[in-house]
Amino acid sequence: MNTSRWLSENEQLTWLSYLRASKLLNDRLDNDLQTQFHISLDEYEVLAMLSTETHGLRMSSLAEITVSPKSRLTHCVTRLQQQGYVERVSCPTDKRGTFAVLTAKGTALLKKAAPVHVDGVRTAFTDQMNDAQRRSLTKVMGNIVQSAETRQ
Amino acid sequence: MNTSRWLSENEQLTWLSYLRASKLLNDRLDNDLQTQFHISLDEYEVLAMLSTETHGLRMSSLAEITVSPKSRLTHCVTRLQQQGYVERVSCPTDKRGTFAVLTAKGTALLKKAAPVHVDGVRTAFTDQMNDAQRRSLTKVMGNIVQSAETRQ
DNA sequence: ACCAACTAGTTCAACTTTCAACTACTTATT
DNA sequence: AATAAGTAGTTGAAAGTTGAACTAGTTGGT
Repeated sequence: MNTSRWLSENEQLTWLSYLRASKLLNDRLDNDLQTQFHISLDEYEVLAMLSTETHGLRMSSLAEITVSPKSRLTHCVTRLQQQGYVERVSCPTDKRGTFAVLTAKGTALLKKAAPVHVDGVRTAFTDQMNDAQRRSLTKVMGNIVQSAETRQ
Repeated sequence: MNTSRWLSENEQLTWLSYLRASKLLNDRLDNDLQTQFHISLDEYEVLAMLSTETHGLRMSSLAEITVSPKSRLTHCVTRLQQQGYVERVSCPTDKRGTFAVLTAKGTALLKKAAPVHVDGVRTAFTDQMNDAQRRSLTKVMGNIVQSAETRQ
């Protein structure tokens, strides 16, 4: 495993640019939501995922989708629940299971927060590339996801 | 600001792929270092940055380079110092200033950890794109950094 | 030389994350 | 039908992060 192929100067530049960009991007989007709506980007992502599912999502699915360890998701959903944005509904067919479901209040928050968030993604991310670059990025990020998930 | 230009399905796919990839990538690289060397990716980055500077770096420069709020960096350097990887040296020309400097023990750790880390970056990141894609990614990430830093 | 405004870095307390231990339920095996 | 192994989710305590308040030193204007 330790064949230690080093990175070329160009490869290093790519990695460092990516690393810096990803931190700045995350900070910016998190700040936008935090200051305007008092929720974190992670919490927003949970709400956004739930918004497409009428009956909510299982905690385990949410954890998988958002790439969070389950205990983090538990705490996150608990916070959202305490603020009234989400409800827990126990699964009728599997008594171990719990669904997180968006409440009316959660839907209302999302309706306000989504345009701000989308505008942030547009400005800070999508607008920074042309169409060919966007397609290339999609392919590369897909490869990275696949490779990480199959641990090849 | 709320012109609310929505994202197209393709743009959404790009964003979601990026988001997932960045989380998986971070988790993987962090885990590698955590399990094998008991340091986090953030701590590694600090050590790596210090390794290129014989006289160390000012806390404020380190915070800027690693995109951390200053209090996080303070805690991070304190942890590294407690483990003996880093020393604090007060700046002679500006008595407010503090340099963080790599110790011999820190250099030794880095010598062991770097190949593992680089191998992770290679496998999970660099190997997932060809040369044209890499150049495109560098450009795009550069744009994102610039845009975020100028808050245009 | 003085004082206000600024900068560097740390500290503190509240909050978030982590991982292992735990409860409760389900599935497979015999 | 009993039991072992596996899965879903929560809990709890330790560790890490945050931003505001703080200390100490520097700079610029008068």
